[in-house]
Amino acid sequence: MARATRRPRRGSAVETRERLVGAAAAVFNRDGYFATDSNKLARAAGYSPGTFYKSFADKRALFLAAYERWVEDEWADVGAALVEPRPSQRGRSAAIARVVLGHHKRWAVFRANLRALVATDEVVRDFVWAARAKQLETMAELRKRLRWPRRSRADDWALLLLLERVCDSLAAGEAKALGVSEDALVAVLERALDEHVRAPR
Amino acid sequence: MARATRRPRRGSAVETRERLVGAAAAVFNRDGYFATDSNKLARAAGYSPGTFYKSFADKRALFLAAYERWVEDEWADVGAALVEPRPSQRGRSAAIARVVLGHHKRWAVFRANLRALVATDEVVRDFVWAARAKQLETMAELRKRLRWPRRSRADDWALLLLLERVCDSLAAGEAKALGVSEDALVAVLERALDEHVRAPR
Amino acid sequence: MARATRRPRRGSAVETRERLVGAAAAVFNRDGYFATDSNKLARAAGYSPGTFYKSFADKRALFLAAYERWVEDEWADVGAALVEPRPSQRGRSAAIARVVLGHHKRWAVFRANLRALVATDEVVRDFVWAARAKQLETMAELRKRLRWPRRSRADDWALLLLLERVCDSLAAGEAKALGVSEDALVAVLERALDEHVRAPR
Amino acid sequence: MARATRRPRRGSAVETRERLVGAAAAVFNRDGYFATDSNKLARAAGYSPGTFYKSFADKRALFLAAYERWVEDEWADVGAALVEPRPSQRGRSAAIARVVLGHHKRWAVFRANLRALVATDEVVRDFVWAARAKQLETMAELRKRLRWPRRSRADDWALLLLLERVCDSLAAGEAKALGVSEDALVAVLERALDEHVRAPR
DNA sequence: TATGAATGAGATTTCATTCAT
DNA sequence: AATGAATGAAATCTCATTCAT
Repeated sequence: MARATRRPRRGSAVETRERLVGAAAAVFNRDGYFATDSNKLARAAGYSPGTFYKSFADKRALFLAAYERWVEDEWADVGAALVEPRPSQRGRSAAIARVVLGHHKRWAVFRANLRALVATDEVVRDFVWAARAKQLETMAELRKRLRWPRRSRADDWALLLLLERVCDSLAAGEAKALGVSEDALVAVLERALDEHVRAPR
Repeated sequence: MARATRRPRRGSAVETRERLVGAAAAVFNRDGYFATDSNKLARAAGYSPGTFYKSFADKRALFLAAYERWVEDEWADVGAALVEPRPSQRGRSAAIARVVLGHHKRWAVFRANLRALVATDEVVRDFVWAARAKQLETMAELRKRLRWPRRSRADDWALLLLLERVCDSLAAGEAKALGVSEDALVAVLERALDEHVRAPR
Repeated sequence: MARATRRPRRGSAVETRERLVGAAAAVFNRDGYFATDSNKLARAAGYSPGTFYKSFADKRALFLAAYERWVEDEWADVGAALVEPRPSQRGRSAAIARVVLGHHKRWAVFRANLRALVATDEVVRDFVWAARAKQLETMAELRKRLRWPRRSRADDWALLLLLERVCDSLAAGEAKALGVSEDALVAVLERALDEHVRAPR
Repeated sequence: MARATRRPRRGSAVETRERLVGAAAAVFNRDGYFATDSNKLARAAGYSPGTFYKSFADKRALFLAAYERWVEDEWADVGAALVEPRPSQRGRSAAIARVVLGHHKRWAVFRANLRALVATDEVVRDFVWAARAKQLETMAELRKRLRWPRRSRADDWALLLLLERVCDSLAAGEAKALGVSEDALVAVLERALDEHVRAPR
């Protein structure tokens, strides 16, 4: 059941919006997108059904807002892992793999539903793809700044896909259910990351 | 709207089931799981609403039946690509990558919805994971039979995830939208497959 | 689930009818009228749905046939208790109370559903009332034959209602649930029967 | 068809509930439980289908609420008959018999369906039995307060059953159909009530 | 006589959305 | 800005009944 954060009652439109996004992220990550309705989301933020529609056109719009926030959070964490001084590149790769995995684990249900929607809903798909394009650009910039070796866009993309899919698999418990050890899989990721940022191919 | 295949009226329960599965696979792949309902699925197979429930408990059960068939089809094709004589191992890897990609493309919407359900629905998740476990076993057997080098279960699994995720990305048009060329990505897959079946790591 | 008596396959219309009635009585008494559908009744007798409609217009018609048989059975038992030689009238009253109670207990669910239908369905009501009228006549004849004292039709009727309602209450477990002992209630019935057949009022 | 009381539109949840209960009692008593559905019940109270489920989980829940109200009403009337000063005890017994009979007549169809449900539905059975237990307690208290002679719980219970069954029989027209006069039956009830509250047995 | 797949009307239930307060 | 009762279209599911075999 939706747990209501206590009584907001009157506030700026922006505050209302923020509260709705925060509560929705939590509810989506707990109950899933399809098991949630707009009334529940409003109640979870301490509002009544009608209020929801003052801030968002529908459930999907709120979901996208929550996604946006999620991406910002993840990049903040990954960025921190990138700039933090490390004794070795391998150590850095490991740190990144762990940060991404941690994020995926914390938001396993949310991410699973994100995938569901990307697969299903054109609007969500376009929104997420735009965010992805930005990610690729960021990666290219990063490479320059950190003087990583040249890699094709396809290589970058394949690495991101592998990272994402493996983390999701671990976060969902899928790997465990198949008898694949987490450490071994993380090691695979580290190696892939490491090869990606090391000299030649 | 679902177009009805001609009226079947009278037939064995098995035939009815098969028709429902066939029609449903097409509808799921065209309209998506969440945009269909049991009535439409029945009509698409040329039946009336009630008939649906004679063969399946609900929409999900029919979806799982369609998935089962899909897996069988894919493995049949992959198996064919594996046994077909090839001049080189690289050629074989390329053939497999192409077969899998072709399958994912042909069933892009269906697969997208599958992911959505795996992410969302516990029953579907368990069903699909069981199929995955079988896939891993098959892979291990294959390795023995084809005298591929030893690889850890984690390596096998990571390869399958990469293959799946990249093919889904291509099938959905995601890669294209991000300016990543299909050929380059397929080349990445070929290389990964190739390294996987070649001697040392 | 309906337990099918084994394969009848071809038989006279009368045999089919009898088998349906017998199976239906058992199913009604186990699952209740409203939780049973005509398909289930047919299957319980070892037939397919269509066969049902060859013998009965609908579920209600079959129920009435089962009721008819039930009444005959009960009167046969009560009749036996009446003619069996007894040392005392009190002993006879006790025997009758016990026989009726036994019947009600054995057919508790069936009787409960009978009541439901009498209350709800005009056709059933008329049918059952006709059977009741016959019961009252039989009672009047019995009185003559056994030289019981004169009683008004209203007295007879009230006695039957008390007997019926108390037995149903006991059979349903209602009395027990209310902390009323079965023996005490049966004693009340015995006394009522006894007073009814003894001299003056 | 259920006739809608004028459109309520807007009101407290409690008012809505009360309107639904009131309208449902009337519909149940006119058309019967099994001949109505939740949509009709909502419409009968002037609401649309969805509103029903805001106040009640299902048709049965609404029925139980209507039953609860019915019990309260009956006891209010019986209580009034009990405290009203009467020249004789016999007169009081007659008054009670008449009050109960009146209630049963006014709610004949409702009561008939109640019996049906008690016989059929476990939840209804438990609910009604609980109400019955309270009735028995009240009766015991009443005895003390009015200084009626000691009677066993079984005697109390048998009296209630007789009262109930005879009134239902009269209300349903069963007695009439069997050629038993109403006055004679009521006289039987009066006598039974009277004996119950008079000195020895 | 018997079969059982197929029917489809209709009952149950949900939920995004509105709007009077 | 916020409320929450009310809406009603639409999806899910059942079951008495038919009819081609």
